[in-house]
Amino acid sequence: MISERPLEVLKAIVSDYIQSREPVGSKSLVERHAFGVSAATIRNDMAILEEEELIAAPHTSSGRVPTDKGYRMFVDRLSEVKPISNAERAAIEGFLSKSSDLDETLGHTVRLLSQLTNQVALVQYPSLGRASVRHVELIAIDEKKLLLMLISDSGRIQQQVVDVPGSYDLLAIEKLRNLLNESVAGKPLAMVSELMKALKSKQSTGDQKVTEKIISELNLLVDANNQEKVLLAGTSNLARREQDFPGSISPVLEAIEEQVVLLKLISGMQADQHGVSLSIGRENSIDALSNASIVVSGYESSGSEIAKVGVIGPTRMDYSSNIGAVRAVARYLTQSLGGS
Amino acid sequence: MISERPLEVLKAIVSDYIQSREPVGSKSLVERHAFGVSAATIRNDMAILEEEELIAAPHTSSGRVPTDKGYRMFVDRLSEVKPISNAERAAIEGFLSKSSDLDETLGHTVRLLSQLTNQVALVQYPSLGRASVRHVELIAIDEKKLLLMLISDSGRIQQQVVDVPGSYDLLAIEKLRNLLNESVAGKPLAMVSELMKALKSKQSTGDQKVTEKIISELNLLVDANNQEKVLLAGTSNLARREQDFPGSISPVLEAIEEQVVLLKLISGMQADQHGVSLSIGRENSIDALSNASIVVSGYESSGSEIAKVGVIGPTRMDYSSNIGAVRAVARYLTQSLGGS
DNA sequence: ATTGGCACTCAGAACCATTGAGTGCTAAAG
DNA sequence: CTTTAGCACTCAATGGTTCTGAGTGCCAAT
Repeated sequence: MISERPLEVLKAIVSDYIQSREPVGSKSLVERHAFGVSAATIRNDMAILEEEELIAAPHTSSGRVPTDKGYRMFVDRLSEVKPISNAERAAIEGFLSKSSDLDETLGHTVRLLSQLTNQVALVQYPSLGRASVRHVELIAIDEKKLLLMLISDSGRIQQQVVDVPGSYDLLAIEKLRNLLNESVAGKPLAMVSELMKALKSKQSTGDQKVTEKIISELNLLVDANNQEKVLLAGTSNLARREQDFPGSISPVLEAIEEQVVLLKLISGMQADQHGVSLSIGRENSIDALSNASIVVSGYESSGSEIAKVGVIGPTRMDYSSNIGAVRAVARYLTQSLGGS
Repeated sequence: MISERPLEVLKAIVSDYIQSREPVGSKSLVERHAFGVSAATIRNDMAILEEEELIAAPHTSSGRVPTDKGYRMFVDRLSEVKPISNAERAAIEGFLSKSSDLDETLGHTVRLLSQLTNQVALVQYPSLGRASVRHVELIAIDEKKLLLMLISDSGRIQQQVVDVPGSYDLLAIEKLRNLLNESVAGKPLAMVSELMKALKSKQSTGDQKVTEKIISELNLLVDANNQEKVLLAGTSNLARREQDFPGSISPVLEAIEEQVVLLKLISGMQADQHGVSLSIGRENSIDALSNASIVVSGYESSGSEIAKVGVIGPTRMDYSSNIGAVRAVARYLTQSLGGS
C-alpha cells in the first residue's frame, strides 16, 4: 500500500504536467507546492511512485511524467470533478433549450461540448430501443412529390421526399395516411416493419404502386433509426493539441473517423461512480489512440440510458474539467430528452 | 512578353513543387522533364521568371518556389482542368441522388467535396432570394406541442416544434393551417413577414395566443432562410496539410471558422472562364490565409446563381484536380436543385 | 541563343563542448 | 525508521564550428 504523501506528490505531478507539458522534477515540485519537506524526500517518494509504475522518466535523469496508470489513479482517487462555471451552465441551457427535434438537439450538444472542452466531442445516436411511433404524416408537395414524415416519441423527426411513381390523388393519400397512423401510431419502431407487411397484404384499394413506395420509404426511415451512428464535432481541436501527440496526428484523426471502431470502443466502456466512464491511453484497444483518452457518459430518455456522449483528447488532458463538462452536458441532455 | 519555353519551365516548376514540396532546381528539372536543352539554359529562363516575380528563391542559391503570381499564371494559362474520374463521378451521383431536402443536400455536398479533394470544403447557403413558400403545415404532436413546417420551392424543408401556450383545439389548428396557406403559399419568402402582419390584424377568431405564437415562429423560420451561412467540412484535412503552413495551423483554423469573414471573402470572388473563381495566397485579404488558396464555383437553382461551393487549402495545392472537383460538384448540385 | 565551366553561396547535417535540471546514493541527523 | 544534506553522475538541450552539396550567377566559347 502506498502511503499518503506519495499520492499527494502524484497529484502534484499530474497537475503540473497537465499545465506545463514539461516533465516535472523534484525541485520545481517543492517550489510550487508547500509539501513542508525537502526535495530529497520528494525524490524518495518519486522512487516509490516509479516503482509502482505510476510515473515514468522519458529519459534517465529528467523529470517525471505520469503513466496511463498514473492518470488512472489520479482520476479515480485523487482528483475532484470541477463543477462547470455559471457562464458555462448558462451556455448549455441556452444552447439546448433552443433545440426541437432529436437530430438538432444532438447536433447542438456535440458542438457545444466541443466548444466547452476544446476537445473533439462525440455523441452516439440512440438506437431505436423502446422508442415508438407517435405520428406519420404525408404532405403533398407537388404533382410528383410527397413528403413523408415519421415522428417518434423520442422526439426525433425524420422526413423524406418521395418521388411518386405516376400520379396520385389527394383523397387516396389522405386515406393512406390515416391507414398508416391507425396501424403504427403508438407502436414500437421495432414492430413497424412487421406491421407494414401485414398492411401490405391487407391493403388492396387505391394505387398499389404509390402505397408500396411509401411503405418501403417508411421502412427505410425506421431503419435509419436502428443504425448505430456517432456524431463528431471539433476535430480541428485536435490540431491545436498537436504537440501532445508524438509524431503526426493524422493516424489519430483517421482512427476517430472510423465509426465502427469508435462505436465499439465507447460501447464497451463501463461507467464509474460519477456516471462517467473513461479510458486512458493504452487502456483503450485502438493502437492509434494510445496517446488519447476518452471521457464519456451515458444519457437517458424515459429513465434508461439510451446512448453515450463524451470527448476525446490527449491523455494529457484536464480530466477534472472535462469530466465536469461531459457530466453536465449529459445531464442537461437527459433532461432535455426526458420530458418528451 | 515572356516567350514559350520559360512558361513551360514555370509549369514544370509548379508541378514538381506541388508534388515534392521541395524547392526545385535547374538540374532536377532537366532530369525530370525532357526539355531538350541544358540546365544552364533553364537557369537563364528561371532568371526571367524570377525577374517577373513568378518564382522566388527561399534563400540565395536554393531551388525556386512559385509565387502567388506564379500560381496565378499557372492556373490561368498553363494548366488544364483535370476531369474527374469515373469512380468520382459515380460517387457524386450516388451521394447527391440520395438527398431529399436542401439542408441534407448541402450537408452531403460539402462532405463529399471534402472527401473528393482532401481539403476543407465549404458551401454557402442560398439566401432566400426569389424562393417562395410552397406549403405550410401544422401537425399535432401532443397536447402541448405542435410541429410547424415550412416548405419552400427551393426544396428546403424547415421544421420547428412549438410549445403551445395553454391548450389548443384540433379544428382551430386546421383552420389556422388553411388560413396560413391561403395567405402565403406561392408568395416569396421575403413577403411572408408582411403578410403575417396583415393576417394578424385581420384574424380575430380562435385562440389569439396560439395564433400569435405560431406566426412568430413562422417568421423565425423565414428569417433563418435569410441568414447568410456557410457550412464547413473536413477541417481535419488541414491538419494533414500542416507542413504547408509555416508556423502553426491554428490561426488558419480560426480564420476559416469565422463565418462573417469567410462569407465576405467568397462573396467577393469573380468567376473566371470555367465558372470557377479562385483566390491565391495574398490575393485574398485575410492575413491568416496568406498561405491558403480558395477555389469556389457558384451553383444555380432555376437558372441563376444562388450561392457558392468550394474548397480551401494551402497555396501549394493541386489546382487542376481541385478545380475539376469543385466544378463537377457545383454542376451536379445545380442539377440536383434545378429540377425542383 | 545555347552551353560547359567555374567560383561562390548558404541551408542543413554532422560533430563537438558546455550547461543545467534532475537523478540516485550515501552517510549523518532527527 | 524517516528525513535531509551532499555529491557524483547522466543526458537532453543549447550553441558553436565545420563540412557538404545542391544550386546559383556569370562568362567565354560554340
